[in-house]
Amino acid sequence: MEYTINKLAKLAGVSTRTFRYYDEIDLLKPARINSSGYRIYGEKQVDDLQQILFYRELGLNLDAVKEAMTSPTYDLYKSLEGHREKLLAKREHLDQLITNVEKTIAKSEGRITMTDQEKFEGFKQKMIDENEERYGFEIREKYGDEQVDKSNRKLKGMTKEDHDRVEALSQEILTKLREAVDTGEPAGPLAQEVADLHRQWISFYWDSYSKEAHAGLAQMYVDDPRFTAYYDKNKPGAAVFLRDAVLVYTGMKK
Amino acid sequence: MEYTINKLAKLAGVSTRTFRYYDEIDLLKPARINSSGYRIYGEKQVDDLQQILFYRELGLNLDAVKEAMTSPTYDLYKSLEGHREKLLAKREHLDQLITNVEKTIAKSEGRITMTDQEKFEGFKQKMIDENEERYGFEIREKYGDEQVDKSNRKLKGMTKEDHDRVEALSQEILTKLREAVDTGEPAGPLAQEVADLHRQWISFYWDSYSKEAHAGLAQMYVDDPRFTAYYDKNKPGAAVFLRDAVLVYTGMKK
DNA sequence: TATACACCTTTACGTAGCGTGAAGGTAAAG
DNA sequence: CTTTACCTTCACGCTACGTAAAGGTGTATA
Repeated sequence: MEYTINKLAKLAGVSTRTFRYYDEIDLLKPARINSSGYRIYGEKQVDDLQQILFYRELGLNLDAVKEAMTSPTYDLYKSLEGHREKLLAKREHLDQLITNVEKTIAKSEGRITMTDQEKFEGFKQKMIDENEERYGFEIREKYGDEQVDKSNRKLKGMTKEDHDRVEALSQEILTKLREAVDTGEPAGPLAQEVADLHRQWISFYWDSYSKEAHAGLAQMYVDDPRFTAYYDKNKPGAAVFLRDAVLVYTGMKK
Repeated sequence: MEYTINKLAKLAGVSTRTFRYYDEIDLLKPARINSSGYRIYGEKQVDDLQQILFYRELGLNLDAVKEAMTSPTYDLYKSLEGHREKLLAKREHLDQLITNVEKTIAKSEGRITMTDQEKFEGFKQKMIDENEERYGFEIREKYGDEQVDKSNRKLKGMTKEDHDRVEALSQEILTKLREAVDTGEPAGPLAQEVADLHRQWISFYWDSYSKEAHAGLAQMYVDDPRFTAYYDKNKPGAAVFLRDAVLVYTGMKK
């Protein structure tokens, strides 16, 4: 497939000026120039552009991109694997930022307090990137432990009363879910009540609630067939229904 | 708490030049200037800086940030809610990009083909942002359906053989997990074998495997006490052990 | 008390990655 | 034959700082 500058620009979501600039700095040359002096791009250029955009998304300057792609040791596969890793790291930063903003909302409502350090969690991307080679191991070690601690903390501190309350919630969820499935409306009041009960229930086990994690757990109910079976045994279609109700409840859908 | 320029810079992960520039353009003025002409920042400035960084992260230019924050209708709470929404949208874009790079890897291995359109999925942030108000509803509607389809697709297409294979895998996981827990080493060969079996098992239900989702599911086994119970009934501590083994297997830990 | 050293200041020039005209040639449709 | 939608090069402008240069300040130590 061949593209004129505008067609490719629209396909890739960049400006035509960008292509002229990339041509100028010898980053991405057109496949050929037609008789009227128009730039014509081909399949190779499409793939190269995709690579460039990946690199750019990850914050490399164009000189570095050029160097990476023209290097004699350039390996497309390894490059793509690198992109994947970096993108995943970026998502972790984003998740931190989301946690940060949610904490800040809670703080603005007077529900919690935040240290000045906490206020900037997730913003220090550069410093993390720079120190990643030096301290990467320790950071991950620490992060990993933190996760482990977080998961186990709540369970240990539960009183008998808490335990009873949790049991009651479980039962209530199951019975109300049966009814709710029959309404067929995950966005309906009964389904939303179930979703809220479910939130209360997991709040006993998580030390910090987030809508994303809640939605994620609900999705897992559908992704793991044993869990689907657990809910569907109670009522066919209940797992998917609960997932949808939670998605609505957390604002992740519709 | 009061900060000199360098202290705050280190706390927030930005340069001192940035503060001088923000002072210059009247975006963020220090609380006061001390007798030696030093810039001194206070609590209010810390909070304002956090807001500025949120806006900046979301791609606004500093003029727009200034306008937003000095507007007479400025509402911190609404602003924060807006940040949250935008950050979540950003994460969706990132997820698309991750899907894209994973597809591209598959393509580079000759396992699939990609249309030129698919090659740029996730890059078109601007266009999406611009059209978000107009087409937001339809996009989310479509996205939601896609998710639903994705979760159900595989289950329907399973043959008898597949079903038997899945059952066998389940059993193998449980028995090998019992043994593995006794070794006490989530990074050991037996535990890693279990993690790999678990990957095979979920691959029957997911139409695209990702390490993150795998790790996420394992984490959910610990987060949801009923699931913890399911594995721990087989062998105490099995859920946490499996989670740790999968974290190592997926490279998310250590 | 000197001096080293880590801070802070202002002034000023540099730059990456385009955006945005201006001035003009070309292709395809009506 | 004209309109409209493309395409070209040339060139200046802009944002958000980075990076010296030249010099004042605070304080711990020789």
